[in-house]
Amino acid sequence: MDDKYFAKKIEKKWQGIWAASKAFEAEPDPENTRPKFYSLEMLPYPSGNLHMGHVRNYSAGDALAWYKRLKGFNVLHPIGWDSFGQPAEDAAVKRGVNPRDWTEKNIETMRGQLERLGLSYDWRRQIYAHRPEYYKFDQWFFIKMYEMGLAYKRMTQVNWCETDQATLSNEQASGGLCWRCGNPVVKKDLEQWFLRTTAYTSELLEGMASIESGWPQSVLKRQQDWIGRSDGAFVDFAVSGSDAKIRVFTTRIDTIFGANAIVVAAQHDIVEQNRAAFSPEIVSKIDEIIAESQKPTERDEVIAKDGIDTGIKAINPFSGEELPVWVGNYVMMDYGTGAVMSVPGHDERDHEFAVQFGLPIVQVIAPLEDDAPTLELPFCDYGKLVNSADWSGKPSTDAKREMAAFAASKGFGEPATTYRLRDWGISRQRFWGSPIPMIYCDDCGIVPEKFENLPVLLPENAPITGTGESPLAKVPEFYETTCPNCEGSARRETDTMDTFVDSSWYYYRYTDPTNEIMPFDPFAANYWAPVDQYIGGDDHAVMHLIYARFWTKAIRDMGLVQFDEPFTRLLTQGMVVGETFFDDSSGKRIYFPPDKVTLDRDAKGRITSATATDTSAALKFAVERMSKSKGNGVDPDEMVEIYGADASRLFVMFAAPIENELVWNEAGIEGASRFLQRIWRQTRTWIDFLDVTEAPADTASAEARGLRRKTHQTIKRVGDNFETLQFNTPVAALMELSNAIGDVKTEPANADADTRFAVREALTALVLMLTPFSPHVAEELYSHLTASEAGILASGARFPEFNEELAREDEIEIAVQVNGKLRGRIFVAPDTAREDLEKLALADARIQEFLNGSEVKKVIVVPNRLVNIVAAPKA
RNA sequence: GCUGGGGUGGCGGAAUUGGUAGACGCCCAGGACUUAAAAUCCUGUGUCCUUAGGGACGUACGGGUUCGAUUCCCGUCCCCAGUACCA
Repeated sequence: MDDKYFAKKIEKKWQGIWAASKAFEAEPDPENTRPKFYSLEMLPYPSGNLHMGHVRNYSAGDALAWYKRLKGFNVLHPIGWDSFGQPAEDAAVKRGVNPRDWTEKNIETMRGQLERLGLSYDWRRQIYAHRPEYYKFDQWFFIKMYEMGLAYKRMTQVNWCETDQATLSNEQASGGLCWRCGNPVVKKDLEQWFLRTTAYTSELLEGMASIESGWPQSVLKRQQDWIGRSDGAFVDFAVSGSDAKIRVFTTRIDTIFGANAIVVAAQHDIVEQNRAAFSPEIVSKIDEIIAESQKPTERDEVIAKDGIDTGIKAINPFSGEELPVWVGNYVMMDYGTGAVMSVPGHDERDHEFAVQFGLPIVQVIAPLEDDAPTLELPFCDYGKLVNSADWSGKPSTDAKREMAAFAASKGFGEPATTYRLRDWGISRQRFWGSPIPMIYCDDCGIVPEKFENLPVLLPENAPITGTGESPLAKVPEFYETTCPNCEGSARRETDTMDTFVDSSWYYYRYTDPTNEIMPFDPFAANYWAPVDQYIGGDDHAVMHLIYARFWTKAIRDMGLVQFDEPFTRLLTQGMVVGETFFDDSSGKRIYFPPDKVTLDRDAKGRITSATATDTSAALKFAVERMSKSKGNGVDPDEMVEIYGADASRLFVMFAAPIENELVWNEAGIEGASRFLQRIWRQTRTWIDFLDVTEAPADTASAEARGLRRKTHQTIKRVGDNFETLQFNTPVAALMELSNAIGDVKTEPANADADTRFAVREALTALVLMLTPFSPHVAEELYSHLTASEAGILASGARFPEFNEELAREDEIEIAVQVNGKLRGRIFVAPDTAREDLEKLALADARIQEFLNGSEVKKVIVVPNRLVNIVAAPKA
């Protein structure tokens, strides 16, 4: 074995051996002799280069995959490419490159980077979303969903990002901002294909119970909020002098006697129907409100209330009172029924509206406690009803239930639940996506393409302008077709699918990646899936993760899978961020790379000022997600070149808990590198003296016994940490074990059998437990320890077995406190009896000194932990 | 505003059910080896006080419960994330 650790040499060597021995190629094991484990990381978009966020994500997934293999699981660990999407088209617009060539080239680069990291993927299962073999099944699923009524088309207001010139789904425009570029989104009228996510609304909500224990609560919470269940009632208000009714949704039917108006959205049907009868003044106000609603809004912008009385009257079915019908800009057409009853006494928005327009405000709820003399409205809590005819005196909670039931019995309403979740708009006026496989025929209408004609292939070329029109609409060879039904001439749909379609089911394709007839063989999918552990960023909480859950429920109903949830456990890793320096005096941020910046730091190492080295201009600074364009990116290739893949991976795992944000700090990686070199040296030092393979009889020296104890304690710790998905603490434990090996003072040549066995056991365990983090060096050291180059997996090695007996301390330290303050320590055998601990503590000389002149009131003994003596000065 | 999650040395971070706060690593300082340096090894490293032994303080801040609180409860401040007229 080499005297020194040469990362590059052994990394290349073992990557070769793994590939040749097909070490990570997994196949189903129908006999179930080994339990399966599906370890999955979110697939990357092939942007051109791997960044540190990827390294962190994949290092964690790989560590888990290795751990499970060493634990005897049959592990599926695949990777692929989310290779449809906008950057390829942007590159086409900016640089005139072909999106396909650009994408393929990026994939090649990034695959090389992944390989150099030595990640244990089953590369045979790699999927490429942009290749016809894959997107054929996007289309296959689309048609299946169309047949099931889960895909439909309608005119709608879509979210439109001016910056990206792109349509966005509601999820992608959450918060009114584009998920990709962060700019505000406007509304635009477009015909749009939808997938009926709302068919599974309640299941998406309730299904969370079954994955609750394995998902971060923050993600569950966000999905829950996004689905937005709201329990209340519908109430129909009859329109005076007409048969029409206005249905409102309210969660506070108990406040209905306080309604002063009905307020409807500007787009509401009642407005549309009566438009002709409105005065020009009313019409122009309505149009103004509609126009305003389509404009983008800034994040913290408070929109002033606006509205107008339409002159229409509606009857409150509970009180018989006639109420004016207003149009209000604060009522949204796409929530509830697009109409609300305005109760200014008990709703803040209605109150503001009523004050602004001089509408009457009535109190109909009083606090349950009578001691509130003057009540300031609006009062929005539950209480008891007042001024509400026969209902007065009832508590809100009872009234809510009873009044909804009453409305139902009288036929003017019913209890109701509404949701915020909307259907998923998937039409994109884009080239680089899967064509929607639908055909428009003048005679037959909308007709799906025949399954045998799939895939509907993207043309080689299309005029990509980035102006928001569908490029495919300019390619007659593409859209000119014949109707599958009547064979007359017909036109293809020229929009493509949202690329989130690809990522909604790719993890099933991994289970059977070359199937040409089906998206996957249900047997394979049901063997491997659901995914046992999914790892990725939490920025996909309400996009990808909700679509994938929807997709799973839909394909379950197609009979393809037999479970309800795709990801049993989810781990969200934090971003990797770095310091950035920029000048924004021009209104746009111009970033400076760190080597072009001069810094002042305070005593705590925090930056106090930054100036451009060349121009001495003052710069602003921040901590932002790493990226090349911001100049704070660390190139994984460079890091691997300098320190090796093993040290790089070890460091990203050790640096911080996986779910934390990681502020990049170059210095720390040296520590990881040093640690690997130390293990190498320790192995090198002992390698010729490790011939004792059987534990000698119990004549062990204290030193040997101590090392074995540390070894087995470490096995326990590391195993426990993996089970709870902690990746930083097991590395610390391995470092401690290595330190313990270093503490063996006996020279190898002089070591007795006990010590040689103990060191052998410690080194072997250390190396095996290191494998998930730094597999190459672990393989190399293991090959020397076992004198075999077969490889850890091929030789059937397993995660070391924990022996409780060996891990037990033979002497433990017990803290002795006086009045809760640490005053001394005693050393005893484990499980020493309470009485003995108390006696020993009280007898301790130092403790005696402290107790001098005091009276012992009480002694608390915690076995194996501490003794606390409660004492007070003698009276 | 609302809803989550946080606040521990110079830094990243450890700490079973409440039981010795600061594991491990980084940085820094001193020493050994070396002609010298690198590498390596050893020692120290929360703050303050003390000649020493040791002592006082210390997990954002203020209270509380407890023999004992980083951990539980109440209040305050700050940070991060999500979200925003959701009726």
